[in-house]
Amino acid sequence: MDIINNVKGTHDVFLDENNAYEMVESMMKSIAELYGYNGVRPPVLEYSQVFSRGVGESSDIVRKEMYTFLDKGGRELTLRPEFTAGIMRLVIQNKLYATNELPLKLYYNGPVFRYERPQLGRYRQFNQFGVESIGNNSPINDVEVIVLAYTILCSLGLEGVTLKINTLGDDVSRDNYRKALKEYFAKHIGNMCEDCKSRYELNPLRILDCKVSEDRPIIDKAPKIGDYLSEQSKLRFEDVKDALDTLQIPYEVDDGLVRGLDYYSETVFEFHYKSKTGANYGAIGAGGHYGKLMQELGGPEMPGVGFSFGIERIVSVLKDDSLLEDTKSSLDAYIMPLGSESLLFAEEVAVLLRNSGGYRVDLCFDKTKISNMFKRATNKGAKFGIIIGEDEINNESVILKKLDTQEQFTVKVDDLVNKLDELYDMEEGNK
RNA sequence: GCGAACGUGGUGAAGUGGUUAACACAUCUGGCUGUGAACCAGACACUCGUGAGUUCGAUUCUCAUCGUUCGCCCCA
Repeated sequence: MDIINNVKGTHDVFLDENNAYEMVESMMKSIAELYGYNGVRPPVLEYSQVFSRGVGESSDIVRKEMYTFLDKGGRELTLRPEFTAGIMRLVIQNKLYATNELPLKLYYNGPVFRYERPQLGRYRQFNQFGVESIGNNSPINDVEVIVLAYTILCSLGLEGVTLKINTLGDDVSRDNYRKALKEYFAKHIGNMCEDCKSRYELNPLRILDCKVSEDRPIIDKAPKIGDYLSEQSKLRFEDVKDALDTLQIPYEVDDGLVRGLDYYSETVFEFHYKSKTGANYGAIGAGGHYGKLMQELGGPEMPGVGFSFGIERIVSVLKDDSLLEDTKSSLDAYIMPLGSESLLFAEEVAVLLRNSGGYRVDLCFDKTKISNMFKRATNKGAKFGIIIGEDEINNESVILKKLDTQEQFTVKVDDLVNKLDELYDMEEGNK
């Protein structure tokens, strides 16, 4: 095994791509804060049961995708495959629900782990940003979460995002619907694919997700959730749609949308986006309402709603559509010392500009010809070049050159910060 | 987990059963001992993913393995 290889399904992030991640994450964070959310950082490790009970035994994630192991103390632990269950555990354990300020609004950001076959936009370790709004059952709260997610995607510059929504109904609706599906598929299941056969046993709702074309005609004629919704769930979904209309959020109702995590009920949604390259990343974000998750994990009866974004997919889509131009690294000034005698003086000037002036400054440590240093300055996105040689050291001055216009000034070191301030002000004035 | 394609330098990539592995960009050195270009002359693949096999000889053929990409499945 070659240790100079990253683990399958993981990836390194650096340089410009790292800037893109930082930009995306800080955009998401600041918009979540606009909506009144606070950050939480649950641990990566949880007892496996948090997920098997939270996410659900019948979900693929729990059945075959978790990184589960025994630690040296014999505890059965799992690297989180998603955040929601762990956050519910955090909320219950720390009694964050014991407040009169519900809903609790929490956002999170960090890596999650799923043992899947890697593919375009799909990793075994990837990053999710998401929110949970816990303790309020209003359909308007569902909608607010959707609006937040939609706002984030728009702010990142994505146009033409498709929002798909559906309702899974409450417990009564789901039980009735499940029964109806079982009854319907009982006659056909013999002719359907192997996956559907196991779904039939575990969770017949999942059959609706089947993509095998031979199965489609049977599935298309299957009972629809709409016909089994309780009055209450029906009204709730109407309220959700009305609120989205009022807030002018475009959406499509997709009654085949069921989601792969067992805790969802009532409203569920997904965001899809086709980048210009036509690459298919699947959903770039998804979420929904969950009615019983808190209780399931031993907390109080309290509903919640949340979503999560796949950071990798969003960064890829932004890159495909060239929406990352302004995330390139840049410098205010690049210092070019001529000859090794100038290096210490150059460092002094750099420290002065950075600490007193607040400018982003780098300098050339290599002894190389000046034409090379200019090239490096440009490559690093520097606005100014600063040349320091023997004459400058003797005069306590530097040559300051604006790289785009090629204007050039000889400036005393003591005046350098002021001069840069002045030049930046002038530029502001010109705009 | 199933099916398929691919894996040559920092990058994009040609190529052949036989020993100098094209070409281009980038980088570096010198021509030009203090100003970003152009030009000229040079440099740059310790294992052609890794391991084994066939062969007098393999980067080229075979197998395995790892990885990437695509479809299925699933999901963010």
